[in-house]
Amino acid sequence: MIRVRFAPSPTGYLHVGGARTALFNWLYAKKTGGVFILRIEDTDQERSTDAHTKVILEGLSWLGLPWDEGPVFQGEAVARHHADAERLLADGKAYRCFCSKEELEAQRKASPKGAEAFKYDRRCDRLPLREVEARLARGMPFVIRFRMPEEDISWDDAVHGTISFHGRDLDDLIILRADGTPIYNLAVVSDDIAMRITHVMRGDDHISNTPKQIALYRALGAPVPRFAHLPMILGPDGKKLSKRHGATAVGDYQGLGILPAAMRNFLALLGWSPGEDREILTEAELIALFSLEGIQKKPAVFDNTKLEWMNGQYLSRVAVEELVDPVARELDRLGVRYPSPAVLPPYINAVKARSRTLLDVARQVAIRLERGRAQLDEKGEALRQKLGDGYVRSLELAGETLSAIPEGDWKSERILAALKTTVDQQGMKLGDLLQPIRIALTGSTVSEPVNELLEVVGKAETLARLANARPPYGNGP
RNA sequence: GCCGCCAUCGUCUAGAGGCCUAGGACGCCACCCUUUCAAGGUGGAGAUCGCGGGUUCGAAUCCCGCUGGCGGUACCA
Repeated sequence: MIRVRFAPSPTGYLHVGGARTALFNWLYAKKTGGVFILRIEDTDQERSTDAHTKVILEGLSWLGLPWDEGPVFQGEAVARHHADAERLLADGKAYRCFCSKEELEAQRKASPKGAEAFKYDRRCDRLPLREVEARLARGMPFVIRFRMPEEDISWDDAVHGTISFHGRDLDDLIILRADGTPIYNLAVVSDDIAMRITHVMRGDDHISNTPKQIALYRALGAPVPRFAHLPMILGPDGKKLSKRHGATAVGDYQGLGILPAAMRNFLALLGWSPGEDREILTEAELIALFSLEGIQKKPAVFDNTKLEWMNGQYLSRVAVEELVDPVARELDRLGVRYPSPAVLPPYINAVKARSRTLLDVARQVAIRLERGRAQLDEKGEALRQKLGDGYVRSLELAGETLSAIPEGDWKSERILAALKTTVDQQGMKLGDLLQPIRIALTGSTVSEPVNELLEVVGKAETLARLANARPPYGNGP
């Protein structure tokens, strides 16, 4: 039985890199009929917070990555971490180190090869037993260090192939702090053994931890799991994705109006490819096609534009009903008033195919719902300027034409017919009349067909906006 | 510095010796569709496959070297 885990530390929000790691683990578990476990690595008490844990859990839920076991908190297993360290000590595979942080710092500075190349010289490992006992009796604080084996360590990484390190390059790592709490590398190994994890899928940045952990597995007499090191996700500048690149937390994308399914699809394609030229994949397809072999070695740049394109694809395919609640939430956030969510579907239908995010949808729905004059966007303003007097004339013409339509006949076909008639009489092109109406009503050069727009907005409001859009706002004196 | 990882259009990628005068997608441009805008369709620009050596009849694909980028080098995770 394959058992995988996602093990974030609650020292920050759930970032897209972490989300991608979670997704791959989840996909692999689903694919193989295995178990996906969530473990919160909170051994760094200084930086871990419950608030972060909550955000991570919510992020995974939003993304649609339910875990089969957990969340288990690493902090609750310190007794076992401690016991494992003691066992290593008893087996002579680890030793007590009495060097304080300050002494270590001094040793580092005094290192002939420079602080950068410093490697602990094992001086405490050479302490006579009598001296160790004396220090213990005095209550001198100590950490437990793992004695790193000298031999080379290598493993067959599922994405990189064989990776090997020389044991002699590795330092004797501290596994238990002076206060008795475990250090990451011990805690991870101890937990992965206890949880019977078979496959460890995590970021590339852990490659250099892997030989240390393998040494720990061996010392603890446990089978070594299979490792798969996933490539990093980079910002547009080629540097590791971080806050300064803007939105990087999963919650940010939720706030931007990205659909979970689109996010999941996009993330799946960052560093993995199904091998054919497939892009839009359902959850079932993702699971069916997923494989460790398809994972990329090189890091990937996170492209917001493509994410938005993909979200647009999902938006135009998804049923309106599924959009009502999310759009209602966005409208509430924007402070837009509407009678009830039940009135929303026609508005959403009118704009969803033209939108890239839920926020776009909400904004456009808002324009159709709200009374008054629309704020022109950049393109709308540019067009109005270009049209000059023609803009005002068109709006007047439109106003006259439309006011002649009886309230009961206010249907898109009837509206179009009336508009066409006017255009023919005036010898204009239809676009000359429609585009001004569009920007007067929506402020934008992009909308559903104008006649449909008018039907949705309603006769009274249409006429009001047409009137509102005329001078004194014109560019004349 | 030392250790390790990586290297195909601007970006995401296909490619596991001949199918590659390198394919798809995003973005960009043009055209078509459309009463207008998106969406959609068609086409275009865009990669001397980081560089240099090998191996081979033949290399983006295998080997070596170089360069560049990234990661690690904590009583952080």
